[in-house]
Amino acid sequence: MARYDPAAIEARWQQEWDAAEVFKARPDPDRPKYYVLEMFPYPSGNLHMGHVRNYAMGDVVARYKAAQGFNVLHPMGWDAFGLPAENAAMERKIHPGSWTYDNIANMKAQFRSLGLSLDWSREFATCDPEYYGQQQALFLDFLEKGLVYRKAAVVNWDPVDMTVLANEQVEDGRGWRSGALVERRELTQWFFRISDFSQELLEALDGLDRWPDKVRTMQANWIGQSRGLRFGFACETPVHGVEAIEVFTTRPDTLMGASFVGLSPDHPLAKALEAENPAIAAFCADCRRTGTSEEALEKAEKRGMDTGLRVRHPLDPDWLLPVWIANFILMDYGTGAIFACPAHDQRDLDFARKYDLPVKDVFHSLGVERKAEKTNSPTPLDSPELGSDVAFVPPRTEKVVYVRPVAQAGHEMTGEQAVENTIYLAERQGWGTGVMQYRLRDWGLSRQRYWGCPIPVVHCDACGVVPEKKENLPVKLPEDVSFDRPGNPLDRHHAWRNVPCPACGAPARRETDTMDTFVDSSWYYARFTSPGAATPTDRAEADYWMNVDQYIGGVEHAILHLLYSRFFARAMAICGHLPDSAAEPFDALFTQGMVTHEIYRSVSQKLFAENDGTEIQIVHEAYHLPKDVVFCDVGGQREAVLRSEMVEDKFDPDDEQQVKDYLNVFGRTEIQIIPSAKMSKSKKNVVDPVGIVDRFGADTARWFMLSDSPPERDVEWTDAGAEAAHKHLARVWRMASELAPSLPQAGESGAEAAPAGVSDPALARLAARTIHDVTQGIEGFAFNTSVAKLYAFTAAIQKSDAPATDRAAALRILARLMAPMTPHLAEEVWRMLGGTGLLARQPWPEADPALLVDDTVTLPIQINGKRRSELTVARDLPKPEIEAQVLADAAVQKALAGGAPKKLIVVPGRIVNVVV
RNA sequence: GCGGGCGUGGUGGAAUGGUAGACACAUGGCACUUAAAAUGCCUGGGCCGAAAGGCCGUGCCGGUUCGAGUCCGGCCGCCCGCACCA
Repeated sequence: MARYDPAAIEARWQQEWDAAEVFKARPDPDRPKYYVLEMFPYPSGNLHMGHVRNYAMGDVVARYKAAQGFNVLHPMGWDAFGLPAENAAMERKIHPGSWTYDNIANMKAQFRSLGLSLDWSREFATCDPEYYGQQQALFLDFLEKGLVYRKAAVVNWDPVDMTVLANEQVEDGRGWRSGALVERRELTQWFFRISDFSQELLEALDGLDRWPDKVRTMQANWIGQSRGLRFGFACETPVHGVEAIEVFTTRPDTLMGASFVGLSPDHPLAKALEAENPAIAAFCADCRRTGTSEEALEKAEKRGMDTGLRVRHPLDPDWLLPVWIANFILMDYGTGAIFACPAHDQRDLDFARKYDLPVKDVFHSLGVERKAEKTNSPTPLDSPELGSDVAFVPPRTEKVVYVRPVAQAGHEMTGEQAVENTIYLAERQGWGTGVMQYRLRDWGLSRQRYWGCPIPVVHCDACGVVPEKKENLPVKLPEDVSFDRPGNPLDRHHAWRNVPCPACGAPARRETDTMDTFVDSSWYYARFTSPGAATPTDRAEADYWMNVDQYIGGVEHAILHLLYSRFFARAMAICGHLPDSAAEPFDALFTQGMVTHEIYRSVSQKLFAENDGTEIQIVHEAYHLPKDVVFCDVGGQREAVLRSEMVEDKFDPDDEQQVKDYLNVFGRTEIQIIPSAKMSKSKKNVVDPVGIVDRFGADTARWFMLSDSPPERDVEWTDAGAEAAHKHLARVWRMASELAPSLPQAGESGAEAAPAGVSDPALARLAARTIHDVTQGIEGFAFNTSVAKLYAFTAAIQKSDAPATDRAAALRILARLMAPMTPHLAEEVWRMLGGTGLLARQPWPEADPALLVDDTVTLPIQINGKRRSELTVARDLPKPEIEAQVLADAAVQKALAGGAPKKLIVVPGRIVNVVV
């Protein structure tokens, strides 16, 4: 008897699809287009399960939309620039380019085995000169439109390796290779003017109604619009020509509770003071030893130093406030200077307590104020001013009593109102301006690295910064570089670096910085519409294919990648490379969860006595590959044993009984099973898709990745689950192959064999219901529920005693519904059961609406909210008649005990609740 | 630290504010088989009960509602992001 043989089936159908060019996308004005895009992968060398899940989901959408008659564009490429290639080059002495292209070849072969409906003719890698050359053209266009500029910015500097470090290369303030303390260093770098678009990027989020709310919220918070007041604290005596310190505050209403003025260590005034005061210089230098990441700054211990300067309160010239430099004040936000009101800001309060600075309440809560009146106490007992270490920070919409207001005393109002009043007052009195401030900073794109897109400008002593001529693009990366010395190889490659100035022809130097890899991924979706164009895009193609109708990827890209792409689409539209209608490039977004796997960890602790007699403890953690472990149930508890240990003790790990015996003899093992952990090589819990495809076939891997867990949530890879998926697919195949011989052969009784519908009433109803539910599941990105319905349908077909032709018709519907998920098996079943042509070209089945409605409904009857009985009635029975029947129900009668119900709630078609 | 999300049986999960646990895994039982594999069928939250049935139950505490896994407030735990990882 033949068996389900995925290896043969999958290879055959992949060839047929290729030969027929089923997935090649061509513009067709007569058909609606649909552009499905999954975030392209970094070519690390191997596909992992996260990829399989991501691309399986995209493939469901692509194949489903194609079946619905859309002209589908479903491309794939490689996000191929970046640090790992340079790390590999350093470690293995190979060129980043050859490492990358080898990885791409490897991964592409793995991709192809999955049978995804991709148009490979559009493939490109961002490290292809054809791609990054067009990116350089974009850069020059942006430069011309004023969307790029240069300014100084800080980087992490490793003083030993003499190189700039990425944030991830900084561990606890030290360089990951050298271990040296990292310093902050200022360099002149290129920036995109994304902050000019802050308001627009924020407002346009409202229109992205097919994006997850969480992503829109995260982006809105990231852009961080806040209304506040900008004003100056006049210096008691001007220092270094500075007459006043400009601050920005979102809480001007707390001005009368001001305690001190704080400066960022990177503030110009702080720098000026540094030059003359060694103590300040030492303090600032110390602050600069933290990494540049916001996280590092926020987590660092809050520290400050009094500069000795004094400034005047804007509303009371006699009130002098001290000026401090504090490490938690960011130069990038607002003016790099703040005033602190400790009573109503926890961080300020902590700081004030630490350095013994004054704390004055500005407002109290209504309740506390009233309680204070009652107890005859002048101020509430538990306020920061009276010593509490908890700042009073009510929601801005809550009414409070102002005890130190900027304008009138004792007013009850919300923080919001008070802020607006203060801004109004400040503007009228001329000491401050109300402004809209954004947290979003300009996007620094310069990277001091080799493996990235060269920034196409030349530095000339006479002409300054000169853009490279477009006809000279691409500015290609030189091939002959080495990574045996620290620093950027482009810097020391004189032949590449020394070029004539494009403007005057005098000897000049190329820019040696390359672009952030986020630039590469900010417009690849546009390039896919015309990957061979001699300009960044071909407008006719872009106009036809844009926007991306469905974008799919991980939540980890919720902010940066997606925000940068939104900026790029706008910038490209300004330069004419995209239509204005593509300013929001992704109509719908879906963020899928991770694939996780158990970790098997053993921890051994050993005590050693050193020579001098002191004992030290060594804790040794080891992780074990799934294949090195066997499992056994011990009293309902799943236990893991190392195979090697069993073998050592002369037990056979492949014999279930011996595993039990072993556990009985040796008791519990040291191996901990940690579930649902993110896959990582160091934890040895990575499942290799190649092995799974070899063992079970691509359809099984795809089916399992789509079943069980909701797509937006993490899914745990388990062998048992994969085996179950495989068993199910084998069952479908077996049902089809057993049924096939009993069907009239094509040509025998006409070509009628295939199209015949399901005539068995029960099976026909279920088929219609399944079509409806599976379609709903796919539309709503609930593939796991679609899969559940398909399981149920399969079981029903198997149990059905309807004639073979009916069951075959039902199976053909099953195949069509499974086609987006398990395309190879679906084609095979379709062909076995007399389907004509490629299933990949068949339209999506439609449910007969008449079969979807039932004549009767069963209503659960609740008594006081608990289900006690049920009632089956005609679907459209009027409410009064339902009520009558409910009251006649035995359980209801019993509960009422002769009385009348307090309330009777009838939700037609849903439920009945009797309140007694 | 800040921002966002998630939390339901032994496990993954299902459930427009309306019968909590669909579907699947694991477990246990049965059938087929010389045996095994494969396959099929049944069971499947906890407690009490012979059963009928009852009580409890969606991380914890409280609230809104005829009715809360779902909505609101407060906690706890885990995950993601924090601008030079991609």
